[in-house]
Amino acid sequence: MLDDVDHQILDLLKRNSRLTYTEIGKQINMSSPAVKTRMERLEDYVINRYTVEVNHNELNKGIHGFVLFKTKSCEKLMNYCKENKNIIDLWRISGEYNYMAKVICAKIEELEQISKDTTQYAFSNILSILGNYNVEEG
Amino acid sequence: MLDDVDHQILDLLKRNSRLTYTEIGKQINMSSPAVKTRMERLEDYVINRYTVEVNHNELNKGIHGFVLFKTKSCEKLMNYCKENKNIIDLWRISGEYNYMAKVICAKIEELEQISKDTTQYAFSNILSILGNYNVEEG
DNA sequence: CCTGAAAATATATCGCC
DNA sequence: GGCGATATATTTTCAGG
Repeated sequence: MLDDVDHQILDLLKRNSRLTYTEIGKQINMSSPAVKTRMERLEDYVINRYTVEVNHNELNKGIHGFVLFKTKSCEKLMNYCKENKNIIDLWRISGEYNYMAKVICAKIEELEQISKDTTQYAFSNILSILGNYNVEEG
Repeated sequence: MLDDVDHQILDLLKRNSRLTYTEIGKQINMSSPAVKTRMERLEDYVINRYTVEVNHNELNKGIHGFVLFKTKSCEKLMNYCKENKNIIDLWRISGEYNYMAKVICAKIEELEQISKDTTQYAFSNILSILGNYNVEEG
């Protein structure tokens, strides 16, 4: 299980995963080899990957949305979502719809195209993202 | 604008944001000072933050879901979502509902509690996440 | 599990192209 | 914009508690 120090390290890495062992150590009063050992253990169990959050608007990907799907052709839909480079997340969900995809694209037509592409085997419903609020601490 | 080298760097950082300048340089045939300069420019415009993706199941946060809200008390709802530590994302959306929150928690009761907490000013609908498919390349 | 020391790597700066 | 050289900083390894 994780102790308080592990959580402190994860919190620091969440804010900036490029912090050096030395810098993390300074902030939590621990030597850099000890930080390294802790992080290696976290990497085995808890850390999926160190990654980067990009500003999609700056990348000319200003259209964001969710697409809800109701389908019985699960494999077909999953394969489609894997192929479509604008779809960055896919969840199996409970309720009236059984899948939801997150879409990041340049033009509204690309978002609408997803419904057209899947119309033969899935009923879909587009939720455009009009705003994104930071609710996480840190 | 971003050129091909910038995209290569972002792709590498997306997979592992702790890569050293030296290692990135090796993979794209560029010197480490040049990689550093590029990354500093990316940090100004395109990179929001370097972060870490954690395995929530390992952290005893195995219940994942979305909550759709229909409300006229936007400020009230936003403040509630900021206070609730299980809510990690909040979007303004188009359609029948006007907000959607992403929730990561330990027990199903915590997910259901959100509907109860907001019932006086928002109508809500819970979509439990039953599975999460990796559709991103890399 | 942690620290401190020391060798091996990486970063940061800068002159030059 | 990028490269090579070099001074500074960090990482890595390991002996010792």
